[in-house]
Amino acid sequence: MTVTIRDVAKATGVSTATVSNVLNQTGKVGQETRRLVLGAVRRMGYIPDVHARHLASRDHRTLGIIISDIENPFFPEVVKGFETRARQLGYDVILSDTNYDPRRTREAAERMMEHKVRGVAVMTSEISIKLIHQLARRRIAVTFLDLAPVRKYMSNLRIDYFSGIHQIVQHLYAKGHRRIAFVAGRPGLKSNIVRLEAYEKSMRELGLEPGPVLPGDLRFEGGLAAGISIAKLSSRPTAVVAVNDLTAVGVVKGLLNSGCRVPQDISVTGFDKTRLAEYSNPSITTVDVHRETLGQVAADALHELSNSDNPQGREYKIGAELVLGGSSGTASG
Amino acid sequence: MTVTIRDVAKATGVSTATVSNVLNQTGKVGQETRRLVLGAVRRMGYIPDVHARHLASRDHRTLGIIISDIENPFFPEVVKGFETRARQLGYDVILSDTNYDPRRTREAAERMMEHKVRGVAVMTSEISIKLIHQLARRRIAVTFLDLAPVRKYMSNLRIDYFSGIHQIVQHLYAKGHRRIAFVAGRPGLKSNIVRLEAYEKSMRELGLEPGPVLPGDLRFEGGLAAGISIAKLSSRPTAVVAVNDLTAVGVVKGLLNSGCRVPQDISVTGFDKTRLAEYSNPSITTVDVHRETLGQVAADALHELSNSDNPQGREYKIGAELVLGGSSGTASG
DNA sequence: CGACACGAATTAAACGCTTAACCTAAAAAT
DNA sequence: ATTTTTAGGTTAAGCGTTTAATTCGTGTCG
Repeated sequence: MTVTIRDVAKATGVSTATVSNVLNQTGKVGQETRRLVLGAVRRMGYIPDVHARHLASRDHRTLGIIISDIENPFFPEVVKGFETRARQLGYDVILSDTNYDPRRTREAAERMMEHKVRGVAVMTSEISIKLIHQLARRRIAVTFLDLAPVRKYMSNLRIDYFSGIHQIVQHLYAKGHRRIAFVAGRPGLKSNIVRLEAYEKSMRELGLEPGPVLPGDLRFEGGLAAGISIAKLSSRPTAVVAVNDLTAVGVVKGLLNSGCRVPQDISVTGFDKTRLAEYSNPSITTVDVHRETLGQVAADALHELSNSDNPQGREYKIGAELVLGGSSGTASG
Repeated sequence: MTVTIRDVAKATGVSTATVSNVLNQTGKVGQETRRLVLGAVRRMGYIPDVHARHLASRDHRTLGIIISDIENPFFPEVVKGFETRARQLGYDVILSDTNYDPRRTREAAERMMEHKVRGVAVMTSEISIKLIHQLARRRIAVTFLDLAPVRKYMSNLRIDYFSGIHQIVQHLYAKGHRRIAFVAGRPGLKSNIVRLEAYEKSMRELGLEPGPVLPGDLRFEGGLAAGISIAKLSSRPTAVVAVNDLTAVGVVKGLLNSGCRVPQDISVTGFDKTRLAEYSNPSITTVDVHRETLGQVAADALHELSNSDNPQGREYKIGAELVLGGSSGTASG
C-alpha cells in the first residue's frame, strides 16, 4: 500500500537503519549510500509516517496552542506569531479551538496530552487552573495569560493592559477631555476587569471622577447600544474609552446614528488594534498589544521551559502601545 | 514515566487487550471489568497515545485543511465550519497555513501525508495541480476551489462568484446606475478573474458598456488608491463594484477623503461579507459567500469521498447571496 | 606486524497501541 | 448427556520508525 522505510531499504539494498540515518542525518553514512537512498526516496515517493516516528523516538518536537475562537480577530495574529516562531525552532504545531466551551477546553487539553506535545500555549481564559496543573504535572510546559502564578513548567505572559489604558486616558486628558466614559466588556473576564480598573485608577490619578461606566459585551452590538445611550446622556461625556475595538466601532456607529459627530462632538477610543480600527471611518485611536509578538514569546517561552533542565517558569511582559487614529480629537466645548 | 495501557492493565489485573476493548467499546467486556478498568484509567490519569493508536489501527480518522493565511478574514470562518463538521463526523483536524508561499504549500501537503490524513481540504489557490494529484494518488481525498476537474479522490467546490456579481450589477442597475466601475484584485487569481468576467458579462447583458476597470490588490491600500483615482475621473461613474470588501472599504475611504459622499454621490459595493462590511460606516453592500457552509461542505465532501467504495469525486456548489448595506443607493444626477 | 581506532553498515529491540486468533467455562440447545 | 453457542477473556503479532549495541573491514600507529 503505502511505501515504508523498509521498501526503500529493500530497493536500495541497505538496512532500514541506514535509511533512517540518511533521512535524519544521524550516524555515519557513506556518500554513495546516501545518494542511493535519497534517490530511492524520491523515486518511490516515500514520506515518513509521523506517528511511527514519534512513537519510536521519545522526542516529540510538537507544540500546541489553545485559543478561544479563531473567528475572534484577536487570535489569528497570535497563532501566526506562534506558528512562525515554533517552525523556526523546529516544532510542529497543533491548534485547538475551544469556542469558549469548558467541555471543549477540556478536550483540547486532552488532545494536547494525547499528542504528547512538549508544550502548550493556553491563550484562552476559559480554562480551569486544575487543567493547567494537570498538564504541568505531566511535564508539559504551559504558558498562559495571567491565569496563575509562575511554577514548575508554568510560565506567565502578562499583557500590559494597564499601561495601554493608562496611555489612552493620558492622551485624552492632554486633548482637554475631563468627562470620560468607559464601555465595559464581560464582567467575568479578567482582562476586562484589569482594563476597567486601569481606567478608574488613571482617572483618579489625574484628579478626575471615573464614570459613567456602561455595560458592553465585547461585540459590535454592545457598543452600538452604549453609543446610543451615551448620546442621550444629560451631562454628556466628551470622550468614550471602549474596552475593545469592536465595541468602539459600535459606539461610533451608535453616536453617528444619534447625530453626534466623531471626533468633533465626542472622541472614541478602542483597544487591541484590530484591522477594524484601521479601516473604520474615522479610524479608531487604539492600543496595539503586539499580538504577533505575544505568539512568538509564547513559543519562545515553551521552548525555553521544555529544554532547560531547570523547568522553573517565569514571567514575560508583553508591551502595549498607543496608536492614534481619527476617532479622538480635542475636547469640544 | 508516562502511564501506558500496560500499566492500567497491570493495575487492574487484566490484559492490555481488555483495556483497549473497554476504551474503544469494541469486543466483549463484562460490566464489572469495565468498571474496574475505567476506574484505574481515571485514577492513574491514563491518556492514550495518539501516535501509537494511529500506528496500530490502520484507520486514521483525521482530516486536514490547508489555507493561505489565517489572518485573512476569509479563512477563520471556513476553518470553523470545517472543524465543526469534521468533529461531528468524528474526525480530528490538522490545519496548515501556507502564507501564500509555494514552498510552504508543498510542506503543508507533505505534512498531510506524514500524518496519514484521510482527506485534505485545499482552500488556497497557490498550489500546483501536481501536488493535488500526488495526494489523490495516495488515496487521500482532496477538495479544492475550482482548481481542476473532478476525478478519482478529487471533488470540486465551486463558489458561485458569477451569481454574486450578477446580483450586485442587477441591484445597481435597478437603482438607476448606468456607469459602473470595477476595482479588480490580483490579475492571476482565478476567483478574481471570474468576478471581473462576471461583471463584464452582467453589464453587457444589460446593454451597458463595462469600465472603467481599475487595478487593485485585494487590500485596503489598493482600494484607497482606486477611490482617489475614481474621484478624479472626468466622467465619473455613479457606482463602483469592488472585488472584495477590503477593497470596497478602501474605495469608500478614498472617495470620502476626496470629497465624494457615499452613497449620495457614488455607490460602492464589496464582496465576501466580512465583518468589515458590517462594521464600516456606511456599512457595505456585499455578497455573502457562506464561508462557514463552505467549510462544512468541504468536510462532508471529504467524508463522502473517503468512505465510499467508489471514490469518484463530484461537484458541489456554494451559493452566494446579495446583502444590502448603506453604501449603495439610488444613482445621483 | 599486531593492536587499535574508525568509518560504514547491520541487527534487533523497543515505542504504545490494536486486533485477529485463540482459549475456557458456563449456559443453551439438542 | 453431549454438542453448540456465547460471554469474557488472553496471547501475540504487528503497525513504521528509531537507536543502542554489534559487526566487519581497513587504514594507522607504535
